Amino acid sequence: MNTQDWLQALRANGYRVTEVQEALVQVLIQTDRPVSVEEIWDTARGLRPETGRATVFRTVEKLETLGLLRRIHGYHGCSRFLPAASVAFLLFICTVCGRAYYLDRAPLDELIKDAEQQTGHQIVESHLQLFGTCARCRSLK
Amino acid sequence: MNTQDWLQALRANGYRVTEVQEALVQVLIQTDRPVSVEEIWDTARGLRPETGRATVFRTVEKLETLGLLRRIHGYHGCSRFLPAASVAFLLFICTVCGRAYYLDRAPLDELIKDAEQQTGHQIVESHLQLFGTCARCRSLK
DNA sequence: TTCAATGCAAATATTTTGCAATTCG
DNA sequence: CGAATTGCAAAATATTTGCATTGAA
Repeated sequence: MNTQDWLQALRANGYRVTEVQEALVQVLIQTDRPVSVEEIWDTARGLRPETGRATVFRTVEKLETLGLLRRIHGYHGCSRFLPAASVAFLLFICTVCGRAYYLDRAPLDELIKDAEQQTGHQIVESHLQLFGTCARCRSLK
Repeated sequence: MNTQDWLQALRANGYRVTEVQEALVQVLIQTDRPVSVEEIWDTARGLRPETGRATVFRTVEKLETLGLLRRIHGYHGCSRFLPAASVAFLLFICTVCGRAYYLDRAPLDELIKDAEQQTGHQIVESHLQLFGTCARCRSLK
């Protein structure tokens, strides 16, 4: 997934690709830690000073709806975002350095399937986040 | 876990057990759906009209810290709460009726242990929520 | 040329805080 | 009694919205 893919996805869903959105996508696509609207706004204004705060909110919402951005819960509140990885899903966030790691989603799918069978519930959506110290930070200690 | 256990836990942690908190605990302990501060406040004022909104925020925070209450993410925002079940952990919420179900946490612990081994990260905290249609709502369709 | 998207400011939540009055231990 | 807790109101945050203007298709 790169900038062009995201812009393409916007077009494909009937949105116009504007200058601001391009700047915002550039900012978002390459972050490896959860970023807040305020941070996104700050960085974006480096690329394009006239960018408005409300536009960041509106764009982030769009991208979240399209499944390109993912909202992170329980890490400095619930208003930070990460690019969504489609294959990998299970998410680990290091509370020391803030880096996000995507893990294999197969074990989670397995767990969900089992839970469905045992309970009779139909599971449509899942949200898993793991927190701790990443391998890198552990070795630096 | 009942009202007395919660009040006991408050005492044990150096808090005073006041009239408001007692009312709030009563409200919280028996809900089977995620409740918002506003809802808690409304219900609590039924029991005790002079209850203030800020006290609800403060009490909820205390109870969350003590691990008695759990914040639910991604269901009508991120500001609803449920009593935390200590043994069961994995959480399923029905998006039709709003009921919360606690599932066996063993499979999640297993998944976490595997992930730790495969990645070298140390996982300290986990957050899993599942959404969908519960068995009861499926049968009513 | 048209209408979606923007920027700004104002309007809305939402949550936190200061403080005098209250109440638990 | 003394300190923690409360209720209220005000303050601080966070997010959404209205609207005139801009700009992508």
